[in-house]
Amino acid sequence: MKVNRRTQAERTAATRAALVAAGRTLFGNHGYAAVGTQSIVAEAGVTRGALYHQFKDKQGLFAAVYDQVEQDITAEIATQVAQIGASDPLGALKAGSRVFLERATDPAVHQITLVDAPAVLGWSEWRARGEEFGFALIEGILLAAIAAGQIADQPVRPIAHVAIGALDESALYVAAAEDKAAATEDVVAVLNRIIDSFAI
Amino acid sequence: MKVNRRTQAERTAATRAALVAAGRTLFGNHGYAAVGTQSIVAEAGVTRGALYHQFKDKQGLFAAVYDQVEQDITAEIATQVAQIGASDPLGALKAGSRVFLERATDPAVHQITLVDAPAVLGWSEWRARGEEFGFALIEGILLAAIAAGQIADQPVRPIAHVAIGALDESALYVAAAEDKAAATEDVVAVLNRIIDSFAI
DNA sequence: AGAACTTACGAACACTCTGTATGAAAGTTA
DNA sequence: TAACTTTCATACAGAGTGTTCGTAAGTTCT
Repeated sequence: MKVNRRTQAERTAATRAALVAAGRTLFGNHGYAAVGTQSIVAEAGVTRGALYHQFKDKQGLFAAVYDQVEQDITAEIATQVAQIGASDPLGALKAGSRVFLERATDPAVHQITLVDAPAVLGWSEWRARGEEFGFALIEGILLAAIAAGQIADQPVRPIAHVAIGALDESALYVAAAEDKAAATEDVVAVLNRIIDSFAI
Repeated sequence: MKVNRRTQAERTAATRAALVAAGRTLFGNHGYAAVGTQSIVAEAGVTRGALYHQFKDKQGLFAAVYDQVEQDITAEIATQVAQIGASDPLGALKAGSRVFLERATDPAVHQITLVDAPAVLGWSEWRARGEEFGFALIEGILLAAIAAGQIADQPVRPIAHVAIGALDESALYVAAAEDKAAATEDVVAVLNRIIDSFAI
């Protein structure tokens, strides 16, 4: 028989996935502070007991949601970047920036990763987690650009931080604009110009 | 006689000032969410009744704190910028950036204006309030640079947004670094290079 | 397979915190 | 001095987080 016999790993995976998915939509649409744990578990179809068993607290769930969102958009950008390849790292940086801007137009994405995450996780924790995602991507591209002789050999961390800051703010600017297409072109022009300024 | 006779305006000004000062230190040191209204009124030497009479809610107090902090650092930067004057707007932009980085090293400043404000006020409200402060400053400098023929005639809003983003993130990067002086020099080098790239 | 054990979950409780309501005190106006 | 408004203090109601404790589901050992 064993009609509904699921292994423990399957159970945990299912409930965690349901909770993360629910948190993603709710946090993304209303912001972290405006969403109660009750709404989350209702959306996920579980109880608060399950939530607090799987995650330390509300912040823990948010961290999991954040990781998932970052994972998604970073993977998407990475594939775009990979198509251009190591032949033209700065070109890949431009292309990746555009993809990021387009993806970050999604309210859920920028509300979670750009607005709430720094306040909820704390800035340093936010950046520490970002290390493995967009940060690693940009630093990798910069190093490739150095190796390819496109930019001068120099420390990439400060540049990466400035770049991330410019990109994040640009994304929010585009997301808030009425004419998103025009806003995208405006900031892409500025960003490309800055990128070009680093070329040897 | 009239030992302690204060006018109504004086009373409101005093309690509001006390509340804003208390909120500034507490929000700045522990973050918005970690500070209860009870702690604030205790620090300010008033009761919660006074708080909720003077401000709509906790967010209202935070908004007042935010405005005050922005007011302070913007004024400081503006005087620095004014010393260089309209003769060299791009030079003034560089100088202003450095002052901003140094001031934003103060944990209270960046916790309030950069980490909590977007999440508490919402991004668009945050930016709307920022319009009259740092934003107006940068746009004014850019317009002056155009007038002085230092940069090409172009829309300044997208540039200002990218610049603000780069500056904000740079400030947080410096604030989190162990060797703040070295980190400052690193990002200043990057920022100055970017600024120069806009020169005609 | 059955017993002992561990993991996942459900329901109820305790606590904290925000915002409001109501009344008193201080100040203003006539 | 009296009527009125503003400022503040206290008490209360409601919402929400995290914990506790019991139960069910799954795993391991013999």
